[in-house]
Amino acid sequence: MSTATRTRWADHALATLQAAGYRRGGARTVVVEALARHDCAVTALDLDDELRRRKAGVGRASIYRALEQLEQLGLLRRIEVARGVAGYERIEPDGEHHHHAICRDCGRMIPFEDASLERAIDRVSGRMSFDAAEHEVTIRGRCERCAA
Amino acid sequence: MSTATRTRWADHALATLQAAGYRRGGARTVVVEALARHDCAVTALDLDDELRRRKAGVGRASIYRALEQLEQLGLLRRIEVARGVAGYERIEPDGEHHHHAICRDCGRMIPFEDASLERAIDRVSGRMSFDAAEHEVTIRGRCERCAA
DNA sequence: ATGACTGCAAAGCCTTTGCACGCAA
DNA sequence: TTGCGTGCAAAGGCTTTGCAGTCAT
Repeated sequence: MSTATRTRWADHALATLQAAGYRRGGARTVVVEALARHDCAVTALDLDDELRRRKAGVGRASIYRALEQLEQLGLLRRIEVARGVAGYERIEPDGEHHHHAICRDCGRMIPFEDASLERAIDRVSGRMSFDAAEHEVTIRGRCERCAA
Repeated sequence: MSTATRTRWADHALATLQAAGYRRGGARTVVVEALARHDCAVTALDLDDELRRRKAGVGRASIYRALEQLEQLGLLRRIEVARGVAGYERIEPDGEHHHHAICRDCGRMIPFEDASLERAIDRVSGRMSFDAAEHEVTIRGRCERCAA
């Protein structure tokens, strides 16, 4: 994941927000920039900790609000990273994305991608009377470390 | 999904619980029998409503405790059916299972299954240094009704 | 008799909402 | 100036836990 890709997403996100009629507020922009620095799912509380450490002066509520708006606009994908905890990941304009294997013992997330898996999902989606916008695949089990 | 399949799961579940050292308590058995009647994901609160209507005399806490024990024993698969809401589905001993398309407008769940998708997931799992036990695929978008 | 099991109520935890103030447009 | 955007604190909603009584073994 290159720096250019991250910047591209941030620019794309800010432009989309503006086009949707959102004002260029301070908190939301800070959240977008923070998301641009992560390549795998982050939770709202992760961002809250991070921004607090950076003394960004962004309230927790604003983080949740920004995440929801970004998700609605198709800029973020929301996945469950732990029981009742949501994680958010950038949706790249070019469609590039990965899925996750999550360790049920330590919670570690291992990202993976596979073209034939994507093709299989596309084929299934195409056969259904359903307007598919996103999809997610989660493999659960034990990671290398915990299985030992 | 045949009645035989449901009964088979219930028997298998009760036997597994007993083998794991659990006592044949009343509440847990009622939860197992309730789960046997559902072919797609049900939430803890759904079960609570259902059992209350049937005057089963099972407390909400016992439902949550039973669901967690059954999940730990590999008898149930836990999936997220709405923001922060968990749904549970039987894991059939023969491995038969389906996945879900979930409408982001009305929340409807449309089950689907696809052999080539399963093969693709198995191939990916096999290549990873990860002890894969379960997997889930979720397609999100708009259902036929809401897309219109 | 012993310790698991259960129901009730209270507590937890992530997330959302109400409200008054501040700031973009 | 208008009303969207924000931070803080309080409220919500699902889930988990503490506890004392009950029941399986």
